[in-house]
Amino acid sequence: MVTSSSARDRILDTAFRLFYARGIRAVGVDLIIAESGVAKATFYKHFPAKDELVLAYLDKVDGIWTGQLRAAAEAAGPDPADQLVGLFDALGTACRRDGYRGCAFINAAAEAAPGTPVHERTVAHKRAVLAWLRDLATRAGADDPESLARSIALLLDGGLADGALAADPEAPRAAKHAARGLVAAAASRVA
Amino acid sequence: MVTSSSARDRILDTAFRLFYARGIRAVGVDLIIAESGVAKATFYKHFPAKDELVLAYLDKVDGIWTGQLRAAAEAAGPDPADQLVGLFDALGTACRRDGYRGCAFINAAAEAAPGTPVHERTVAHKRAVLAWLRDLATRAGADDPESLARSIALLLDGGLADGALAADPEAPRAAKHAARGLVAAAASRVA
DNA sequence: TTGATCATAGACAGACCTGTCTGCTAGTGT
DNA sequence: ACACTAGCAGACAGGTCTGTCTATGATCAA
Repeated sequence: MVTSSSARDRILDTAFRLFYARGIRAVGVDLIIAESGVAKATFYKHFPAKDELVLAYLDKVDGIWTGQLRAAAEAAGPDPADQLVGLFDALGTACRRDGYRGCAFINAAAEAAPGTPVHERTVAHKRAVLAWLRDLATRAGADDPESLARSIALLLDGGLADGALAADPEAPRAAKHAARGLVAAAASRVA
Repeated sequence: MVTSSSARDRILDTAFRLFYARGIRAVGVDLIIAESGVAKATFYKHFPAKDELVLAYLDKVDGIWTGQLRAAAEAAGPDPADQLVGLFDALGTACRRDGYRGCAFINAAAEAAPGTPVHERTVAHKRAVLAWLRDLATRAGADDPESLARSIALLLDGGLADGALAADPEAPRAAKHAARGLVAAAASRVA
């Protein structure tokens, strides 16, 4: 099974690029098939329906984005309070990347009807991120970890959304700055 | 010209409802025509292309949402600092509304390619809101009005995005709480 | 050699999309 | 009475969408 996974990977890589750049509905399977150099039958063998490719796409994005988020957090040092601030460096890096078009999950949710598997997948992602933030806030010794985690999540998602609109290139820095203030306030109440 | 505006209004009202509920690409002009009880020729007379209807839809949303935002701010009293916090009540009200599906502009931007009139329209909206927040922050006597305005905008857009994902029903309250903290911090530096 | 498996190439069906066009009806101002 | 305007009804063209199908070539194991 050497070449068998190759076709699947080519499809998924192409879908990743096109879905993110143009939107899910705007990209037809025909285009993905053409750009990935794969036969139609092969496509439908690996992904019996377009929606399953969309789910695989979201899984891929989840893995990448979560990894960047954790890496940025850990780069800030061992202190969970520092990590809650440092993770915003991942936002800054993402926004500066060429062709940045915001959060793939927020975008996918905008196109999918509530209740559909695709929409549920985006909800699951946001919940997982929030759980991670809650853990960090708890270990940071925040007075109200739940509230702090939610606030950080709001700043993060706001930064992702605003970056997509390109309305404010300074958004990531403002988000990090605000996060620092919130973390300090939550910690000072304890100290 | 009594009935003449009626057809146009019916089209726009139907589009407003359907575009927001299902997404712009997911709604075809045929459906809008059928649900608004209008002839196809009449539709294309008022809106020569679908994109023009989309722009009219965004204008309508802009008027409504901006109005709600300002009303919520003014309900908090005459102090600009209070208004910066009070405006989040509009977010709470919106999120509780049945069929809430997030910010129409963020959703529209997710479907439109950057550079298109529709995308530009969303950017203009966010810029207008940011300018309003900047004015409020300045009049509130904040140390760094630009930074405070951006932070408030991030919390607002984050709340809109998260509410759409329905991942966190408490998001509006958390956003208001965080905003109160940021406003207090920015003001205390002056006092 | 032969059969199984995986790939490619592309025709095809059936639905839906935007936008144009032709007829027809009804009210309105002159 | 007559022209004008606004609207309704729906056929039509040309394109795109998802998904199925047939036919063919390449690889590899028995």
